[in-house]
Amino acid sequence: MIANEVKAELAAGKLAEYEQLSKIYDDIVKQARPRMTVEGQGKILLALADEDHQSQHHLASRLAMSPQSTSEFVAKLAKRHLVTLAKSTKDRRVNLVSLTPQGREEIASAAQEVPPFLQVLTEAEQDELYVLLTKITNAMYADIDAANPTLGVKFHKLFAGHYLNRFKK
Amino acid sequence: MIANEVKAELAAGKLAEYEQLSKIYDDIVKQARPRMTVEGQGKILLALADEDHQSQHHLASRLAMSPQSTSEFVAKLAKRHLVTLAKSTKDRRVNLVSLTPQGREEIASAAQEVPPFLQVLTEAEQDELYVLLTKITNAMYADIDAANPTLGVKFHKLFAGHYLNRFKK
DNA sequence: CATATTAATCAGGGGGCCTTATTGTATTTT
DNA sequence: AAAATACAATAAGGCCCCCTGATTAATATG
Repeated sequence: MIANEVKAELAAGKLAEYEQLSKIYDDIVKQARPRMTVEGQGKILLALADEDHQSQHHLASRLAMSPQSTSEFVAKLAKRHLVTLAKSTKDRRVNLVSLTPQGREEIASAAQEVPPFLQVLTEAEQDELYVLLTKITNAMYADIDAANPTLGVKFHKLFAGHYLNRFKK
Repeated sequence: MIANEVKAELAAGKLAEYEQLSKIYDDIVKQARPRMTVEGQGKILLALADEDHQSQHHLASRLAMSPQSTSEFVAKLAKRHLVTLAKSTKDRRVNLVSLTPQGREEIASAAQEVPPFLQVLTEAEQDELYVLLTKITNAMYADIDAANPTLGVKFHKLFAGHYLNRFKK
């Protein structure tokens, strides 16, 4: 059991190292804008990618953020022309949020192009990695869902939809 | 080559999915303070872990941040009692930054405890994952180093030292 | 000694995420 | 129609990261 514990720790450490390193990598090597993240504006884009034309209230409850924050982020996205606002005809209080083509592009481009460092793995290794990570992410989804049933499933759907759409075409 | 490309994309996507998901995981499941990150104050702690008693100027150039930012972050760390400041006796302009015991503890605790989701992997799989990620991070270090020779090596040393120290004891 | 140069700080600003409180407007309930 | 409720926007504030510009204090140079 000791041995197992060490292996688990090593793996955990590497995973953490990878996470931190990937930030630095983006910074220094790609010299790129911080990728779309899963908070704030990015969270909203992701939710819209899953289901367009949502009301702010709908977004807020779905993403577990306050309506005020939602309003702020939507406004910022609108300013960046990634999103448009239109009052609902049925209920003129609600403001429907919709993705613009640029918004869709932003999301698509955030679906990573393959980073060059993955090329150091053989095809078989890439496969292995995919399998291992899938086990891990599935376990994470389960934990998230257990902790917050109303959110877990939704994020799963969000991510699954996001990262799989590319292969449907 | 097509097949390989798809496998690489799948792996890349999963990696990205894992990264995003781990933020949500921390948020929802661990309900924890955002872990120490590799920017701002965290970056400085990490640099000090690698080499203590550095001047702010040294830190700034090493971490590629402005002296003003460095000053700001150091002040914040001092306020949190993670770091102390002491004027150099050789040159009374320079302010040597040193870790406090609490500062060391902060860094140590940021070295992840093993997250439960890793337990879904068998011992052999944890091993595999470690090996694969090591290949990847090594490739990243090389890329980072190529892009910025003065920084790459240092970050490597930073991380390597950080994540390996636990196993030296 | 007077004049750079250097280390660090102060002042101010921009953008990000996120919160609570307040207000306006539209719709439902009574 | 009046009152309660719901959607959204606005204001203000907190904390984070990070920058430029100007300033102080100490040291090095002419």
